[in-house]
Amino acid sequence: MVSADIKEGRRDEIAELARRRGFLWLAFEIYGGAAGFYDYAPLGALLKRRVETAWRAFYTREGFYEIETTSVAPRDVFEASGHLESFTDRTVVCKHCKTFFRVDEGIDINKSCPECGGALEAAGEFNLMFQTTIGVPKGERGGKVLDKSEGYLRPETAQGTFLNFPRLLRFNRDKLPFGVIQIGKAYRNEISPRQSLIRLREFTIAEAEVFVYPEEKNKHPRFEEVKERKLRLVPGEGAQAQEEMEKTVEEAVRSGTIANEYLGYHMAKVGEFLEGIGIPRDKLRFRQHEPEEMAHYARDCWDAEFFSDRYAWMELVGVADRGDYDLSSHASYSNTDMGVYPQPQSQVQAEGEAEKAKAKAKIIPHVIEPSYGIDRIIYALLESSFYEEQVGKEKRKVLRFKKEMAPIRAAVFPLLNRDELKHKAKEVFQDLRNEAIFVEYDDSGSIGRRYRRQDEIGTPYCITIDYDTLEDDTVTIRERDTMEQIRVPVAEVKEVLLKGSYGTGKQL
RNA sequence: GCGUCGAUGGUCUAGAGGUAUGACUUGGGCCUUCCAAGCCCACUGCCCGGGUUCAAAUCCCGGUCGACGCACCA
Repeated sequence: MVSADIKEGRRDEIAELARRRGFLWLAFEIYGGAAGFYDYAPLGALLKRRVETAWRAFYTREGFYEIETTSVAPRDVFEASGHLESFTDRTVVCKHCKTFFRVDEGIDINKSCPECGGALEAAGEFNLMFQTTIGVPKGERGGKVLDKSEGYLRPETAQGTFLNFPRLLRFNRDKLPFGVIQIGKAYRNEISPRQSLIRLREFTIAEAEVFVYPEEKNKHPRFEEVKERKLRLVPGEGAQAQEEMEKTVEEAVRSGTIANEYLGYHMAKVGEFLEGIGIPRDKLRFRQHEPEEMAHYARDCWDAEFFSDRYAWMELVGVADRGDYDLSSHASYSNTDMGVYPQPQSQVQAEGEAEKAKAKAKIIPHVIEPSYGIDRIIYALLESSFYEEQVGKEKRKVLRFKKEMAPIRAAVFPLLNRDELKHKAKEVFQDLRNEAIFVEYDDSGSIGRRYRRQDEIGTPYCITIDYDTLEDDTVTIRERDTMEQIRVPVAEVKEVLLKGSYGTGKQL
């Protein structure tokens, strides 16, 4: 299934472009770099900001509030969440063929190598979380090691949300369902990070935690809005992957392919978001985790995957049903009440002891969680937007970002490098910047060169000031994908840039 | 982590025991009335550390980073 038609050259071209034009730089480069760490360069930071802004807007429309919790947490948190145990791999290595194995039910030190039959030896423990020390370790004050405050960098933002659940519930006036989002850095000390943005040690994750009554998982209030949406699905339940299928969300939920409406609703939303920012629909699918692939906290999980020309199918978003795993764990470890009444107590009109008791018995909500890997989405945008085409004698490289996602909205040029044109062009440029539109000014080289420069970084519009501009205050606006131009009054430029179309029928 | 291969201006590359080739890009100038035109000038480089040698970018060792395979990716 994952026999990708790899286009080596093309990927390298994207990496090269990203480096050269200022999207992505290896971190700590002057000290030789470090695997798994990338810095976002100016255009990359802009692109990332556009994606994050779109994401916030998208979930704000769902009625979710954003919170921001810490990225360092004490040991207790991850003891309770299960990350300390589940993130730790004990490994063994074969003395003969040097193959490494993770210790699990099938493999331990007393067995022989499944590959070659050689003897195994312990190869150490490895925890995927970065450990740190919080405050001054007590032992160091007195010169003796007595104690230290053990902390970890978070491997996901979700735990911060769960820890605040009792207060969030109160904030939402004791009513379910509600959703909470977070965007932030997360850290995983991968054994061997590779493939640029695909596997990083420090990355940006955007997560929504949706808290719902367990018995209402099949009653999503807005399911109607998404039920017609078609999803490309690869179910994996029952240990073996099944055929890929296309179903509407409604069909998938009714037939049991997707376990419940909440999961289906949020999968549909994930698809809507990814397509909305410009990831082609035909490069997206949802693949269900197989049981042994599932995270320790998940009872069901679907990955939204992107088909990369370079890396084949890769996960962009995970949509997990975490059940009551996290809230229950934290409730018992911290001895905190994480329960919710089945309905507001003021509305209880129970008659008889049994019904009253039922109305008073708290239940632990379930959590549906879409979890987006922002960096991978950035990669997917770069790769799927990149085109190389022949224009005359030259090759044109162009990033066809959706105009809302493009780092730079428009560039302003004087047609010729002459003072009177430059003066006017700078004026137009500054006016647009004052309107909070991200524009760039360029007067170097020929006009054609400047167009190509902007194509390569995905700028959708180029505005050119010529001698007619000085006469009648009109400019040409050239569109990136068609390379066609229209002439518009300066006063209407802003409108064209923001709306994207002008009354000519041409799609700008 | 293991294995194989690699690392030369901003990018891509030639070369090779005597401080380096070319192209593109970039900056400045001339020219230019719409898609990388032309001419002139200029900047910038042998991944890091150690060793061998009169001399190391070149050979050797170690490291770092990258690509690929194995493993890992909760």
